[in-house]
Amino acid sequence: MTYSIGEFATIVGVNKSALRYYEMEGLITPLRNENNLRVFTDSDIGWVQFLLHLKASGMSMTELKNYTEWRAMGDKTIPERLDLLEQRKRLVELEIQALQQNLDILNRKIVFYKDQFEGNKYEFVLYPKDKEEIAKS
Amino acid sequence: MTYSIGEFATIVGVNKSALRYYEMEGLITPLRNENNLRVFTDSDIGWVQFLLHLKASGMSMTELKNYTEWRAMGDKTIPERLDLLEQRKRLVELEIQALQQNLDILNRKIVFYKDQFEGNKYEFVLYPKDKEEIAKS
DNA sequence: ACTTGCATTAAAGTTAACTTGAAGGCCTAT
DNA sequence: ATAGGCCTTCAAGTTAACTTTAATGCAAGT
Repeated sequence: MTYSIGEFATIVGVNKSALRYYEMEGLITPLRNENNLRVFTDSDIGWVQFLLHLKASGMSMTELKNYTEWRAMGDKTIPERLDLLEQRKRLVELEIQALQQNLDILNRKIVFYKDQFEGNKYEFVLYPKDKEEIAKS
Repeated sequence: MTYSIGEFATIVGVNKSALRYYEMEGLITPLRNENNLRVFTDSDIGWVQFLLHLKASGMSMTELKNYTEWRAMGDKTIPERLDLLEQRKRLVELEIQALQQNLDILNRKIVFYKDQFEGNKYEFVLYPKDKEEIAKS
């Protein structure tokens, strides 16, 4: 099965212009048909999806380019690719930790504000300003 | 205790120019001394550090500005601040989840490459290309 | 033949959040 | 009094990763 750039863009969820940009940067190398239109294949889907995961894990365009070049050079560059992946793994682990700490701080502030709100409500219930209201109730 | 912009920048770990930018955006309102120099106080430290946590949790300048304005308006805006914090909390939780999934994918690829590397080593040991080597050994 | 809808390239524009640069002022030590 | 080191404002520059625009072309349907 093959796909036009528009079809492929829909499948992988990436803007057509972004795909052209990725080609320009060497991340993908779609074939061309007799009219010079890009032709994408099923195996491109897997590759782009993997690239998107690397990207979502924080890799820069430069790193993605390196990885792609190494991949094109064959198995002898597996150590380089492993290094890059392991480095990224460590960075993602650190980022997750940092986010969790920030989440803690958000939670503490949320609890603080809620306590304050509950405190207000409670005070309102126990000590309404107009004491006549209590007498009437 | 009070601090010049340079001292304060060192304390909170933020570029002086960024602090000026934050003031321009209304996130901080340092006093000025008789020579028009900014004067920061200890309470500014806590506030900026909190802002930095919000920022590190992914809040945009616009959101930080909203939060800051609400804070300046007093307790009646606590619900708005709570909404913003809880929304951010949900987003951070989602981002942590996404990062963990990407970490899984990194790990799978790392294992895959390592297996391949081990596989090569193993094959080399078991089936050296030159069978004469075995005879000699 | 003409419109519609897809594609092409190359170049310029966008965005956020700063950062840098230029031109200058005030204070202190030599 | 001059040099160094801090500060000031305002404007312009930076960066990555696209996105948009302009000018064009091919091909299928009416």
